[in-house]
Amino acid sequence: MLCSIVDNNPAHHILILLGPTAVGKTAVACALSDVAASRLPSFPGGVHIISVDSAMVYRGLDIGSAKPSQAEQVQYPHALIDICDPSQVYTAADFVSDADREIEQAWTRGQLPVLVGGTMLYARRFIEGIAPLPSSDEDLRSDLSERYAREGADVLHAELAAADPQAAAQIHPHNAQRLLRALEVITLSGQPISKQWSEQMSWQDRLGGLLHTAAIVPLDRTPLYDRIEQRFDAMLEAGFVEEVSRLQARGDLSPQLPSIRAVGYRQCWAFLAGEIDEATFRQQAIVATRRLAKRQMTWLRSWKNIQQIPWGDPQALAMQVVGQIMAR
RNA sequence: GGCCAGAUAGCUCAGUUGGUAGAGCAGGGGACUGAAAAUCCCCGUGUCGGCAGUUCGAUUCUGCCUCUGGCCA
Repeated sequence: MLCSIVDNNPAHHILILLGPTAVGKTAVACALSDVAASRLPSFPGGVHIISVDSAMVYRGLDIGSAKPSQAEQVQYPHALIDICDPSQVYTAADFVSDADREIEQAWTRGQLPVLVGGTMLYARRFIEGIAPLPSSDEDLRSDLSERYAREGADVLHAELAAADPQAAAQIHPHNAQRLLRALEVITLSGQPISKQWSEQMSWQDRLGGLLHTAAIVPLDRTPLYDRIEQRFDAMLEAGFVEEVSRLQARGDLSPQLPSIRAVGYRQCWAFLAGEIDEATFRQQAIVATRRLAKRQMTWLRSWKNIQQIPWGDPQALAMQVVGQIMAR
C-alpha cells in the first residue's frame, strides 16, 4: 500500500523504527547493522542509521539523552547526533530536510537507511510531509506572548478563529505554544496555517521508494517503568549531574531553550539552581520520563499502517524487522 | 504491660452535626506541522482497618479486636 509508483527500484527502501524511551531502540538498530550483511543482500553497503531524536541532536547532552556511547558510535555510526549546539534550536523542519539528505546519500552508497528514534513528531512529519511555513521570529513571538499574557487566551484565540477557522478548531485556547505559532504564521506569510498544511509533500512525493515502519511497544508498561527508573539511576552514577553542571557553567544556556527543557535536564537544572532537593529532582525526572513514554505510546496507538512489534530481545526484534523487509 | 493518637483512593491527607466521600501528588486516556524529551485537553467507587452493637440507615456514635506511631513502665 505504501509502494511508490514513481520509483520501484528495489534498493530504494527506507526503514523507520520507533518506540518509547528506554525500550532499547539503539540496541535493535545496532543488531540490525550486524545482521544486514548476511540477511539483506540487496544492500551491499549495509545499513545507515539515522537518529530520530530531538535531544541527541545536541552536543554535550550525552548521558541524560541516553545517546549511544563513543565506542558504540564508532562501531555503529549514527547520523543526526551531535549536529548542533545546545544554544541553538533544532526543529522538525530541520529534521525532515536533514533526514531526506541522509537517505539520498545512503541510497547512493547502496545502504538501507534506518531511521530510529522516539521523537514522534519528527517521524510523522517526515512521513506525511511538512508544510512550507516561515521559520519562527523571535521578536514577533515575544510580542504575541506578551499579548497572550495581557489580553488572555480567548482574545487571541478569537483572533485566530477569524483569520483561520480550521486551525482555531484544532488548537485549544490554552495551548499558547501552538496558538501563538498559528498567529505568527499568518502574520509572517499572510496566509492561514491550515491552508499551507495542504501544500505539504509526503516522503513519497519527496523521495519515492519503499517505506517500512515498525514500532516497538511493550505489552505491559510496568517493566518499562522499572527500566526507566533503573536507567535513570545508572545515568546518575555515570555523572549526569556533572554533565548538566558543565552545561550550566557555560553561562549562555537557560531553561527556556529546547535543549535544557529536555527530560531530566530541566529537573537537574532546577536541582543545581537550588530550587528542588536531590530526592525531588530524581523523582520528578523519573516521572517526566514515564510521561514521555506514555505520550510516545499515544502517538503509536493512533498511527495507521505501522507494524507493532511487542518489546523483546534486541536480536530477535532485529530479525523480525529484517523479515518484514524481505517480505516486501 | 499501661496511657494517648492514628487507621479514608497507589501515596500524603481533608471531610461527613449519622443519609455510603474529595483535594494534591502518582496514575490513565487524548490532541499534536519550524520549541515536540515541547505544549495543551479530559478522567476520582474507594469492603472510609476488622467484627459486633445502637439506629429506618453507620465511614461517622458505642464496645471489642488487629495494626502503626508516640509517651510511661
